[in-house]
Amino acid sequence: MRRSREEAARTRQEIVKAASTLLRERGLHGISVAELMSEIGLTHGGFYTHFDSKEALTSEAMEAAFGESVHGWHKVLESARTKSGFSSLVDLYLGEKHLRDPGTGCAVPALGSEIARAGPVVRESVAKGISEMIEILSKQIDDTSPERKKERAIVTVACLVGAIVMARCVNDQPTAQSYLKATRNQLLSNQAATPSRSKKKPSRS
Amino acid sequence: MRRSREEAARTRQEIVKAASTLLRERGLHGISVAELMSEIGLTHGGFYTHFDSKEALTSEAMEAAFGESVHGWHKVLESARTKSGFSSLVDLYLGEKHLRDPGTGCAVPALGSEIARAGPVVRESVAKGISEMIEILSKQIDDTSPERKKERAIVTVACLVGAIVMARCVNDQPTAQSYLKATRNQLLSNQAATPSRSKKKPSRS
DNA sequence: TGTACATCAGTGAACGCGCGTTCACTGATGTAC
DNA sequence: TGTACATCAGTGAACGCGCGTTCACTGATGTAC
Repeated sequence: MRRSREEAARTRQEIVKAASTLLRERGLHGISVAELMSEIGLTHGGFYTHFDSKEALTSEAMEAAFGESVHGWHKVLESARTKSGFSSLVDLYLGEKHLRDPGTGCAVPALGSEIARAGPVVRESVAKGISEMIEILSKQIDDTSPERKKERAIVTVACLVGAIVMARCVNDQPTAQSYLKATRNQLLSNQAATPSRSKKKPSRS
Repeated sequence: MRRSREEAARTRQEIVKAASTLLRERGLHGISVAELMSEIGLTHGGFYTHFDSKEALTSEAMEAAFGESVHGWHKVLESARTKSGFSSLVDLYLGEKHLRDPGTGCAVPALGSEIARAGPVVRESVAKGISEMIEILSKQIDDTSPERKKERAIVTVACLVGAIVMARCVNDQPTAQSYLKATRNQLLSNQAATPSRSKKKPSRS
C-alpha cells in the first residue's frame, strides 16, 4: 500500500485543502479525522503519517485558508478597474457568496469564536492571516499618515468580520442583508469622505 | 430527594445562569450536561426534568446572556454623566475586562461562529439579542434620519463585534490592544464628526 | 390538625455512539550492490 | 540492468474516553380527606 513520495506529498496537500474548507464549514471540532480522510478517499490511520496531531493540521489548514482568501483579494484587486480597490474588497467580503459559503471564505468570521479558545499554534497562524489582510487593505486606503492608514484598515476589517458574523447568526434573510448593506454603505461613504483622495472613483450603487 | 417547587424553579434558573457563562467561556460544545449540572452541585440525570434537550437550554442561555449584556449597557448609560452614552458603550465593549472575560460579555463575539451553525431555535434567540443591542445603540446616535441612525448603529455593533473577535484570536497582547484602540478611536471620532450634535461632549483620551 | 397517598425533583447506572490516537500489518516504492 | 532488502504510505482493528439521553429508583413535597 505504500505510495511514491510525490503521491504522498499530494496526499498531504489534499488533507490540508479538504481541512481548510471543512473546518470553515463545520467548525474546529465539527469534522473528525476519519471523516476528513474519507473525504479524500483514504482511511483515518494514515493521517498520522502526515501530521503529529489534529491540532497541527488545524494550524496548517488555517494558513491555507488565509492563503486562499488573500489570493482572492489580489485577484479582485487586479481585475477591478471601474471600482476602487477598497470598494472591490468590501463588495467581495460583504457579498451574497461570502455570506452563504463559509467554506471558501474568510476564516475569521467562520471560526473566530473557536479560534479564540484554540491553542497557541493555531492562533499564531490566524494572527498572521489577520495582519496580512490588514496590510492588503491599508494599501487601498488613502490617507496622508501611514499610522492612520493602518488604523483605518484595522477598523475596516473589524467591520467586515463583525458584519458577516452577525449576518450569519440571524435566521432571517432580509435582516442579514440589511446588516451587510448598512456596513457596505457606511464603509464606502466613509472612504468617499476621506481627505486627500487621489485616483479614486468611489461608487455608491 | 424531591425538592419544593420554589427550589426546583431556583435550580432551573441556576442551570440557565451557569450555562450562559460556561457556554460563552468554552463554546456551544465545550461544556457537557454532566459538567454543567455538577457546577451547581447536582447530577446530570436531573437535567431533563427542566429541559427537553441541551439545545433548548442553549437557546435559553443565549437569551439570559443577552439579557445580562443589555442590563450592563443600561447601567452604564445611567451612570455615565461625563461621557456621551455612545462613547460609554464603546469603552465598555472594547475594554480590557470584556476582552479577557468572555463569560460575562457579549455572546456574539464569544460564540458567533458556532451560533451561525446552530439550530433555528438558538439562532432566533441570538437574532433577538442582536437587534436589541442595535436598538439601544441607535438611541445613542445623533442623526436627523432614523434610518441612518439604525444603519450607523448596525455598523457600530459590527465594528465592536469584529474588533473583539480579532483581538481574542491573536496571541499577542499589544496587537490585540492595537485592534481595540484603533476601533475605539475611529468610532469615537466618527461620532464626533457627526452633523447635528446636541448635548454631546466627545472625549479622546 | 393529622394521616394516607400521589407526585415528581433529583440520583446514578446504563444505552449507543463518535472521538483522537496507537499499532501490528501489508505491499509498493526506494536503495544498495 | 537485475536482484535482494529496507523503507514507509496507507489499512483497519482496538485503545480509553466523553458525550447526550433514558430510565428504574428514592424519598421529600404536595394534596385529598
